[in-house]
Amino acid sequence: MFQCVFSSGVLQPHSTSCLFKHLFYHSATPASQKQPEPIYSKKTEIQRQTVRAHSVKLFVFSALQVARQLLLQQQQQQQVSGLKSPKRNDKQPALQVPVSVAMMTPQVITPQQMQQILQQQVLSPQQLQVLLQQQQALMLQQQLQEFYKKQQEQLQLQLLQQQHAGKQPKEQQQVATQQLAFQQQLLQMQQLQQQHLLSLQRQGLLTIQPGQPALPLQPLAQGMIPTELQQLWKEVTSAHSAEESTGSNHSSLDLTTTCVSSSAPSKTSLIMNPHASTNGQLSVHTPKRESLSHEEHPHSHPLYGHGVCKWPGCEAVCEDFQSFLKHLNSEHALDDRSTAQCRVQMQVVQQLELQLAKDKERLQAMMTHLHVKSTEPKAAPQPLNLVSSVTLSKSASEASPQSLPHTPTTPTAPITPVTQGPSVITTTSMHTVGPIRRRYSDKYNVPISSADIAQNQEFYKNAEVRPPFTYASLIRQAILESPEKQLTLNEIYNWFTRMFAYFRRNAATWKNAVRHNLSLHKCFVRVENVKGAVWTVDEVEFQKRRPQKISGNPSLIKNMQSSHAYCTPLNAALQASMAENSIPLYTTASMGNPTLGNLASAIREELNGAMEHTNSNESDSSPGRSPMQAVHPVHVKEEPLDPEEAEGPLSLVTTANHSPDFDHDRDYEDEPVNEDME
DNA sequence: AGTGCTTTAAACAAGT
DNA sequence: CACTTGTTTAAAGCAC
Repeated sequence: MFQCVFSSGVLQPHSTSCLFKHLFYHSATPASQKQPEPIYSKKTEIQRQTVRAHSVKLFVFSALQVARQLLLQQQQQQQVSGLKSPKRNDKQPALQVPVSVAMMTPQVITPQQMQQILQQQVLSPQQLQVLLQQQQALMLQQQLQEFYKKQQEQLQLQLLQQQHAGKQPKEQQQVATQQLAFQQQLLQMQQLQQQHLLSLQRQGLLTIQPGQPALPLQPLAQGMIPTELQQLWKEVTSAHSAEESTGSNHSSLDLTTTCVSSSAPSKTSLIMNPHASTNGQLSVHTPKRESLSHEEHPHSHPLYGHGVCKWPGCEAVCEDFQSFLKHLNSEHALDDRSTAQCRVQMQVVQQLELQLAKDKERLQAMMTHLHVKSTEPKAAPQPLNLVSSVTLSKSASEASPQSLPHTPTTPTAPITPVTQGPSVITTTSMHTVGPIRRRYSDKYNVPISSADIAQNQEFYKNAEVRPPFTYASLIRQAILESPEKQLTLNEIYNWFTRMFAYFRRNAATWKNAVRHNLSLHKCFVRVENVKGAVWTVDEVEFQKRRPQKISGNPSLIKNMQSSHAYCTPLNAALQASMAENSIPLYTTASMGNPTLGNLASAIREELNGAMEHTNSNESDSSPGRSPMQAVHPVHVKEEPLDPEEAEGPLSLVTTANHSPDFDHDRDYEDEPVNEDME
């Protein structure tokens, strides 16, 4: 049912990190547009990093856009007096807070370019992390600049109010001086904010998660239609906008902004310039638009509700709106205290913004997960199939137009139900894939962990992206996933096509490669069976292959090894957590959800502890074990992945700790391979 | 530079 | 005869 593109000119470019793959999941180009042999073509590092930087930017941008609504609401609480001022001045340009030009001129590339680079292999997690942080900081600062602009305008309006109150022309100069001082104050606030951001970055708090959590944002930006975005947005923001009368207005507008920005290189310019004429909806963020919205509701004010002033820390009772305005102008005029409170509020907004972005990622990850399941034709027999009740966008399936051709002619169509125990999730079935293709990863020192694959299994199932694993690793994985640790050649074929959309093409090529690998590698042992021959894996031989060099950050090595192919017996949850843990800098653990970091640490400890007991735990309890295991027992030895750096307990070797959860693979093993795609 | 790994291609044989 | 399965050789690219 799947096709492979291993050979000839239709070679699908190799995937880069899973994060980026998911970013462009929905924009996968058809095979006809694939560029010839990009896998081995060496692009300059500069080009790679440049484009990936923008991929990250797009990613971060999506999160920030999602957070905008909350930010706006918080802003409105800070717009104390300016909004109601009957007089608006036109002298604002003179008072503009200068912003860094460098921050506002990010490079721009096309989505095609981004995808092209994405399909190249790879940036090390360290590099990705640096880029992520850089780009996130960039986007955050852009948001901040926009925010400060508004804040500045509002404060200017405050000034004008005061200026208007004391009308003596003689005081004009004094007010001007005051404005200058206030401008300086704004600058100072901006600097404080940026310092805060940098501080957060240094602490690793302003990072985002790789892998699965990161994926969802791309569909948000590219794969969903505006209505879906709106619906999603409403769900997310409904709690926050309950008391916001203008919430729906902002909602739709922000969503529009998101869509525009996600699909056009000009997104940054739009963001940087809220007054941009290219999209009038962006003007929602201008003071004019906001003031209009309030004029439509003359007695609604973000700082006034239920007869109480909602200025932070105030709660003064105001019998009516007029008294509230009076109170506002008297008690919350422009002074040091109000400025400080405003500053604090901005901090709050910042935190909420980040938290929202994070929660948004999580939500999208959940939605993406459920959605992919829903579009997976094979989902029915899978356990824990939650999709039946969840209907989301169809963007995921569109990533692979020729996805998973059904095989109605198959007499043994997927009927076998999951037989043993409650399953985790399908990601478990990929957690021991094996070494990745070094040529794409060693260059950047840190290979893509099998946990990455696990998290992106659905991605590979639907997107025609070549998995970054060798044939040998994949064959081994297929065999080990089988209940009896043995597969016929045809079953191996089916596993390939089932698990990877990439192998829906050029079956002759990759099947030949599979056969070649089976014969070539001593780790694959052919065993005569009653009904023919099956292939098994000799783990000792498999481990004898030249170990993969894992260099770079020593702190990553342990985790990399833990999540690496040689460390099979981890459950899916652990694997998924390891993905985060493998690249700790990616996590947002401390940002409003400290339990994540603790969880990661706990998992790490648990993993290490499990490792230490592995030698005595070699005999797994797989119920589906076959007599073949006696012929080819599972081997456990202490051969490090990397003799130079591997540590004893961590170097445990794959065991046949095969989870019964994998049994659903058997559902399709008798399925004939549909190769009509060739 | 040598070596090993991997991929791809191809030829060939044996069995179905 | 066509197809599948399995083996083997060769070449090329890449990484160590």
